[in-house]
Amino acid sequence: MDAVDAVGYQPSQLARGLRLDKTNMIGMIIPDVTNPFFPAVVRGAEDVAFANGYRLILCNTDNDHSKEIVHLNELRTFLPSGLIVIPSNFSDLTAQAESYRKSGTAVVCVDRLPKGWDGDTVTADNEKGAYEATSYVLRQGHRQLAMVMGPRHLTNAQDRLAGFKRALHEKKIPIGPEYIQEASFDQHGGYAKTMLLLRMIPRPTVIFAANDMIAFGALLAFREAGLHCPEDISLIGFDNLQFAEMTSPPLSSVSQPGFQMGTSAAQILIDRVRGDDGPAKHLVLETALKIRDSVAPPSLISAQKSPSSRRNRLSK
Amino acid sequence: MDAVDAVGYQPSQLARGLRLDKTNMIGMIIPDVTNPFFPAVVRGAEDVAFANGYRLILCNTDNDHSKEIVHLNELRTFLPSGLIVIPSNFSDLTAQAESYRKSGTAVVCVDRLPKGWDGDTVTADNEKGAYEATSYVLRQGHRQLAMVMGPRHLTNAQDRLAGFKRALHEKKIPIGPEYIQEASFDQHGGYAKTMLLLRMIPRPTVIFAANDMIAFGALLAFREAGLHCPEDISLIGFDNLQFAEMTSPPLSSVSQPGFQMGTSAAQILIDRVRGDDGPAKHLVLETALKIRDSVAPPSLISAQKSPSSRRNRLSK
DNA sequence: TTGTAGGCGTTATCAC
DNA sequence: GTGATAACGCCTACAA
Repeated sequence: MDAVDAVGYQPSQLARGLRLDKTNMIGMIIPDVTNPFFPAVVRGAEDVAFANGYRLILCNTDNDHSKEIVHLNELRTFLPSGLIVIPSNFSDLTAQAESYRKSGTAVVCVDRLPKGWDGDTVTADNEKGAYEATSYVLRQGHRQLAMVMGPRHLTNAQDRLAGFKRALHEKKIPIGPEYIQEASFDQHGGYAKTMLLLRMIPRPTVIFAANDMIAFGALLAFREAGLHCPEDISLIGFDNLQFAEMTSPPLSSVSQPGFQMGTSAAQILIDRVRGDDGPAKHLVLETALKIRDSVAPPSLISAQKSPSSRRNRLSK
Repeated sequence: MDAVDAVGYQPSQLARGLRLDKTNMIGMIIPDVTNPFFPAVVRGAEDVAFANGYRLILCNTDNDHSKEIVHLNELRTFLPSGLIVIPSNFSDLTAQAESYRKSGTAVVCVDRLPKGWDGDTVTADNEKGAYEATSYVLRQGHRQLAMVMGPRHLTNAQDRLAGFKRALHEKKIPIGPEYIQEASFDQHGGYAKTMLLLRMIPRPTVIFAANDMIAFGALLAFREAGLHCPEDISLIGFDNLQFAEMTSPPLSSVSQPGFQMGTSAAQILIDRVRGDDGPAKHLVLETALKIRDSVAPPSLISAQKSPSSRRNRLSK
């Protein structure tokens, strides 16, 4: 052992993996690190992976399921201990994971679920989070709501829509289908669909954005339309990104524990690798409504009608 | 070959690496994916790595050089083709890389340089970027400047400070040392040091934040102090993060090509792996000043003195 | 308890 | 050119 230290010997993970039919690597497949929600998940996963001697191979799919398949196939040749994946749109993960599991590689799905998935999952309670946000907005007195929802085929988008509808239904508030617009989970989608909503009559008094990037786009649209938030129109988001408190006004948003989603996923994965072969786990993490300044009672609109026009120096 | 297709055979990267003394993996060591500048670099690197058949192992150091050493040592056991590293504070990379290169593993340094580094580098032209931002601010008529610089021992922070000073020197504008405050590259540091600067007499008419996170913190400090930007005080940042246009007011900032830093680093690395053994490369990428609404001529301060107090409804 | 041979999947080399 | 074989570093199983 002294000699080991003296020489600085470290076992080759390569040879080790070859012999054991399994490496200490974990494949992490996500849509895009550049999208501000995902880095937290990655970081969470890396932290517990690292603490347990595992390393992360990072793969971006751009939500393209064919790119996802390529990664899934390539990763196999590294004999990873497991895979943590945030599935792409129309993901084929369910089929692929079958063969992975057969070879003893654990797979856990995070944030959204591919069709037919029956393995381990870690998600946020999207339905409840959206329900609470919507209920809050209703308590503020809003009756003319609108939602810019995410891509219709993503389960997290579906769940947020469901929560939104449940809150409305509970209070027997009707909503026309044209007040629910579908957008990609980004600023551009939020901007475009908000522009549409702003032209509707009656104009919604509040917009629920299915994530914060959409909300940021909505804010841009408000500016361009010369509307002041929250005096003229209210807005609420989902994700509670670090930047939600930096916008003008600071954005009220449903907080989602991205970091913890990463740590939990990695923990479940590592438990599996160590022999846990119980039934599929479905961890659902709590969301929390972060109230800031982007929602005001609609009654204020008339009360503040004059002040709201006081300042239209909008950028650009 | 038909049989290969039929069976879906894929060579084991593990066995391949063992035999060839080199895998198709690239170790990417960064401070923290969660810090909004780095994901772009990671993504750029992943894109060209992937296109060339390489995979990325992602490691976060939290700017802790001892954690960096651990990663550096562990990565060795994977026989990676190369390393792309954004060095931590007080990085020991120079010494470590020596032994890596001896075993034929290329190492390229990105964004900032460790002490004594003489290998390949990819950086932004921090000095020039800062010089241009400062010159712009001076052209707007500011004479009482302040800077919240980054950590004094990081080369990119040093270079930005140098550019700032050069512009001042050129116009023979004096500046007291107390108007240059050192902060960590994050929101909290920016907030605290801006608070300090706001109490100085005379109060600076503009603050140059060494990166956008610091600038966001400064914006928070402005709010809390009841100051309106840019009417009461101007602000300029560095990085041009995606969110710079979402703040209130939209932040003027020096744009830095993070994505391209990643692609270039990966490209240089791959060239090395493929046999390029020319002298060390030092790629310096151009910055660009993005002018938005956070800088106004200081003369407006008196002109708008009354309107500036019109609205102090500050969040929180 | 301590020591050793075999094989994981490649590729490079050497013999034919 | 074609085809067999050794070796990369490790772990396990089995022998002493």
